[in-house]
Amino acid sequence: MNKGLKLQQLRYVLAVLDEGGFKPAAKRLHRTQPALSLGIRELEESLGAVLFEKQGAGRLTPFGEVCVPRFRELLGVHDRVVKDLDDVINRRSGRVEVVTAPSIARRYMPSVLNDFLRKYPALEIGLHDGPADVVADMVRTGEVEFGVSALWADAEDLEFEPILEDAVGVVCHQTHSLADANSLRWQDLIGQTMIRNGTSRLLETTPAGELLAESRIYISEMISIVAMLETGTAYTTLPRLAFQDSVSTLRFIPIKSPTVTRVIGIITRRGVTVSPAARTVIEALRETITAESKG
Amino acid sequence: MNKGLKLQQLRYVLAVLDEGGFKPAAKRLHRTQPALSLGIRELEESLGAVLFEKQGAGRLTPFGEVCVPRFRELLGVHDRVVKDLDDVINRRSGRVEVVTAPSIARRYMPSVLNDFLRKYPALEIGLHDGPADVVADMVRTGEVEFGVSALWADAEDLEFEPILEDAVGVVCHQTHSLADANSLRWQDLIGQTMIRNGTSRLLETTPAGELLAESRIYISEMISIVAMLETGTAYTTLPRLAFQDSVSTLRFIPIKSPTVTRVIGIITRRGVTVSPAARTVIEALRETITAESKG
DNA sequence: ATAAAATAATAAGAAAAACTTATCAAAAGC
DNA sequence: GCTTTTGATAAGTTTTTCTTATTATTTTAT
Repeated sequence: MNKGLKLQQLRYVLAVLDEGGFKPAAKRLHRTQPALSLGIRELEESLGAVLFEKQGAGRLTPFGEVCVPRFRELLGVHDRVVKDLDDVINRRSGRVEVVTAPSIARRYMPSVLNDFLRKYPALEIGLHDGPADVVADMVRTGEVEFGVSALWADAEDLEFEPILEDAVGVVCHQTHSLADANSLRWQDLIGQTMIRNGTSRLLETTPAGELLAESRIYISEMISIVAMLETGTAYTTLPRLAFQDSVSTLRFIPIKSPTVTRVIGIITRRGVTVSPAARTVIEALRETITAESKG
Repeated sequence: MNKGLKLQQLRYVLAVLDEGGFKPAAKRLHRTQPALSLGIRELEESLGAVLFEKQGAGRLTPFGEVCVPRFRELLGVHDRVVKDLDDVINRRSGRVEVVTAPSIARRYMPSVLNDFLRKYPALEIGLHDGPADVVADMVRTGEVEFGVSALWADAEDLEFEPILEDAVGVVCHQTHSLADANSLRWQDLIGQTMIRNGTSRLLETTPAGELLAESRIYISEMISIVAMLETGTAYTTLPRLAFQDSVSTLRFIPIKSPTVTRVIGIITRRGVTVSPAARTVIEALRETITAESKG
């Protein structure tokens, strides 16, 4: 027995059964009658047994009776697999895991998610957030398909595609001496008590870098920073998007000269194509950002 | 998306994964590397999505990860179907339903069944018995694959293949006046009380036919016939094989002139190929009969 | 029963598919 | 950097699959 069934030949057999003869079956499959005749004959030879009786319209041999349910099963599985994959490609099924910086998660993702859930009712999404290094790691391990955040060190194994620039400014309590300025130069900050935070290293390569050297306080958690700022005795610097997480008694004053921006982008594993569903999320995010920056 | 996966292309994909590259995969499948390259590319085009990353040894895209388990499933089903059918053809699986005349069931089938069960440990057999008309009907309806018995009227829809001749003789009690003869002519039976039975019509077309006209008793069941015969007042005629069912106080005397035989054969539906397993049973029966008629 | 119609098998050649050898481009390893 | 490895591409060959044409067989209708 020659291994390896050909799905098409199995379809020929089922068509002959369903239609009750070679001619109508051939018509249904858009083939000629000899095509089925030869195809089925070849199948019979590869099996080593006859499927149809010599005479009479498409009557099966006992062996044929044994075969047909299995042929149906195999073709059924095939058709289901084709449909499943088609659903994945056409975004009627699937799940996307995403990680973003907290600022992105709060500022843009709710709108992206709503769009996405409405457009693709069958797709699922998992949204995580965390600081830039966690974002990078989750992308690296494949835990998520892509991340959205700044990328500090450009890693060999990651791909970075900018989507958004986020300007750094001074954040302080409304009672602070800097609070009423419309904009600031770095010189204006000399002598003030500065709190460093996770985003402070954005200033390292700028003229404002020397302020960092003088700063004696580092706080990593936003809530603790806010608590400290509310005493009115210190200021910190934050990208504008990150500031939006804080409270209304604080002020954000842009720093001109130097203008420092944090570049936020899509982070993916280098050389890994994202799934169709993930691509959809990325595009939705892009559109949302474009729309919001205009409005 | 172009429907219709080709199983071979799916095997290409799995081979590349298993072997970690196109070249070793091609080697395993006895193909060249461009064959796999082209085949997988065609599959990707038919799916409308890429399966393997452009660079690096056979790493899958997220879509590829979705595909592979389904490819494995489909190929798994295929391979199981092939194996199942192979088992059927090579008689490692299957079930045969047979119906025979009671005489055959008792005289030959036990030995046939033992042979069969020993030679094909995985095959199942169902043995039924009944009179010739029941045998014919069970074959006709497809309840059994074949029958073994005499065939009275040769029906258009049944095929009859003789395997055995069974001579008719007189059966009577040991005390009956005919009991001690070595052989009888039909004239010897004139004036004796004859019991007709289901096999009596074998005599209809012979000189002994007129005995039937005179007979005033018809009994269908063997047990009742025996009870009547044991009174010693009557005789009946039976084919030798049928006689073997009865008891030791009875005698069987062959009738010479005319020699009447019941022809027993394999009865199948015309134009229906019997299954490989059934063919095996038929051959075993043939062999058994040949062996026993010699021994 | 015989003729007519329908159905499947066969033959021969055409079209399509799958594979091969040869070659090239890109990466990975030294 | 150069060499080696790996997959892609090109062109041509073999194999498979299909079609048209024809024949054999069976069924249906007269």
